[in-house]
Amino acid sequence: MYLRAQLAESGDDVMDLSTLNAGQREAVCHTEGPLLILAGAGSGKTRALTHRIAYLVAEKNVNPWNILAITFTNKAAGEMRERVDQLVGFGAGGIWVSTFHAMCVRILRRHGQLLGFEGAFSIYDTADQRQAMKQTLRALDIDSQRLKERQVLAAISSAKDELVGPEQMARQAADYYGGHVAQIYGEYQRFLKRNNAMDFDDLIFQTVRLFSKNPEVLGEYQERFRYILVDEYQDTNTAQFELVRMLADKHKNICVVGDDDQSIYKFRGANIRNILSFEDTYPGAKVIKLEQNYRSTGSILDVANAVIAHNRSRKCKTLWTDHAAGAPVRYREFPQSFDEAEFVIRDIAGGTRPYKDVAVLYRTNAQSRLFEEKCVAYSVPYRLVGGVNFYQRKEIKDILSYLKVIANGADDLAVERIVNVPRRGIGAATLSKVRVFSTANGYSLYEGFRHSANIPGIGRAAARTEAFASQMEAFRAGMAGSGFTIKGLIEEILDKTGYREELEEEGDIEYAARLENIEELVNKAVSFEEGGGKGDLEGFLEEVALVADVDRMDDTQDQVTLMTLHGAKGLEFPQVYLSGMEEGLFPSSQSISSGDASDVEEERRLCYVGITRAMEDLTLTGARKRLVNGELRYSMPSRFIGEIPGELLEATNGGYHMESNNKGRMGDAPRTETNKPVSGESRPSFGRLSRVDESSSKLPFGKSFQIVKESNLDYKEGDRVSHQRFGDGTVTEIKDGPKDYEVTVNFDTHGVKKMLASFAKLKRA
DNA sequence: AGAACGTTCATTTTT
DNA sequence: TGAACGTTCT
Repeated sequence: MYLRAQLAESGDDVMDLSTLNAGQREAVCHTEGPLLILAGAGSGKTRALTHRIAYLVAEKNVNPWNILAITFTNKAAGEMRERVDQLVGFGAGGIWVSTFHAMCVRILRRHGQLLGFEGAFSIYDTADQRQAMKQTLRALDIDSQRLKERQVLAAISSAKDELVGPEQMARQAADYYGGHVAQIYGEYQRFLKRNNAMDFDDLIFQTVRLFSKNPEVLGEYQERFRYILVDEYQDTNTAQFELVRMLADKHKNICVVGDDDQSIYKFRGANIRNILSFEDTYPGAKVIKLEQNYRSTGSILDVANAVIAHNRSRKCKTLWTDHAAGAPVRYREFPQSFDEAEFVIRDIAGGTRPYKDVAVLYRTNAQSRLFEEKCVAYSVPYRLVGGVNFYQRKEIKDILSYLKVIANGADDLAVERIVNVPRRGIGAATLSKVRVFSTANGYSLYEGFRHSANIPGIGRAAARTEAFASQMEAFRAGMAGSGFTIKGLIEEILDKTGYREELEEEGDIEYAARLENIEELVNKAVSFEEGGGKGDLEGFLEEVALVADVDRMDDTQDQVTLMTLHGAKGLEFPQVYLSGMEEGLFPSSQSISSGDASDVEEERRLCYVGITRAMEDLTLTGARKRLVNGELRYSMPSRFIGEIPGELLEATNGGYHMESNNKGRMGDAPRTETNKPVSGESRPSFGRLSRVDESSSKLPFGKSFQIVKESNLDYKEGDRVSHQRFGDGTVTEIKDGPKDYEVTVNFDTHGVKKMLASFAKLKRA
């Protein structure tokens, strides 16, 4: 086979495995039958996985077409794809490297009609789900309280994760409430079906249903996927577990990689038992442990091992390294969260590392604020990961709704969203008439609009509803017929509907930002089409629906990374600050009071994940007081601190001292120079305050946008600045707005203007 | 239709 | 504390 020949050229006839350690090599060569690779943090599992794939192709003559590799994130899939391509060379394209969800969509697009879905079904995100639920509750005449809506959706989501359908839920319902939820669940599913839509959980659930009901379809995929690899197996939920089991049932060449100690998504339905009982599910399974860590120093690993050792339910595993001990792990306590942030950011600012080598991790997003403020105060550039998804922005959802309507006319939610955006004089009254008419005739809303001339009492609004329908028809025709590109289609929508015009007229402060976001969407479409998906609207929508926002980090800029512990999984940084080490925050009070010891264990795993992100320097910090939900909360140091033997921590004095084994009693020791608050006037002036949603055209196709804020301008309030259109002026205010920093400038010739820092492009005059 | 006010509610969130 | 939503008022 040519692949083999190609590899052979690089040396002898046997693939070079000398760069692997014994465990990795074993994992690569044990190709037949079930295999569990327990891969500790930083133990080179991706290396093992990619080499295994290459080995299958090059040494075992396995057709790439017969290999399936499943990951959870696009980022992981992308990395694996890249490395496999490098190792395997030509032919690697035949290997399916995909996320669970993307794989399921691909299967469902082909066979969805067996379940009563059309190929172009819409994929509903959380916001869409809420809308759908709202309407479902309304239809059932249940008054929808926000809480209830979310609760019901959560119940449905876990049911789907557990492969429980509405009927089964009804059967199992223990009480009136449960039966009620089951009823709503059924109605919600009918709503989705009518809209030819699936939510995220459905993608997996429906694929399993498809396979159960159609053994011949399953058989086709079983035959094809002779070798299956699953990454992050500890994070699989029941539905994913079952899906994998089905696919692997014939050949049983199933290799899963995971680390039970890094299972941190139980709240999303992940079932740690899937990995713990792998050997029961697959009798005769081979188990390989990868325990050598290549990432961290000895000190950091000691701390990680000490903490995780306190968990009861785990596969015994101890990471080791031949790296030197390195710098001791530091622990610092502060009187207030304010001081903690101050210390961390000053420590970073005064350090010698490039900012991009540093990460500040925290348990909850709310904690990010203080760090942001301090970054601004000390002019430390930072990137905040998390927050609002690019695709949830109003203007993006609007445009995508147009595309959805064009691709899938049954999607009533999308129609409702755009029918009067921009304003077409189709208000609530008209819409409701069309809705009643559509329901009565078994039409989708969109079809209702197309026949709206027949609606009694619609009066003069008919002209508008018909105009809307024919405009949509025109878009469709353009798309179906003469090969509009997606970019062309979006431009067409912006122009012909007057969307762009309305944006311009509103002239609001966010106008430029919105337009810029739409630009990004267009860029996204262009790169999608360059990737070969020309005019494939469904493909594009799918791409967009399945992308999360923490997918890819732009690490080209020199910025400190701020993110949650969850967000940090799978990443590594030379220097890490693990903040908020306080009882009640981390571990969270919910996990402590739930009465389920496994909840605290999950928090402990999260702590372990955080610690093992660090390569060289690790600092743990905590505060005695902090503002939580508007009230001041006092807390003890996290029990995780107490679980680290005192001699492993360098706790000299960030104001307190640690008494070993005394859960770090907080004393009133004097504060040292390093965490002394800076007085008002010595505080550096606001540096540049731009908060940019960085994203980008530069990112490879399939990668997502990322929420980023930056800070490195050079003007502050009172400064003279110049704008390329408005000329010179004086900055009167700099305010932290919802999207970006808002700068108010009093221009000499153009009066007072409020503008977004990132788009104003102001220069110091 | 949109501003202005009031109410409620708060972990984590790979898709 | 503050955001995100719903309601009411203009």
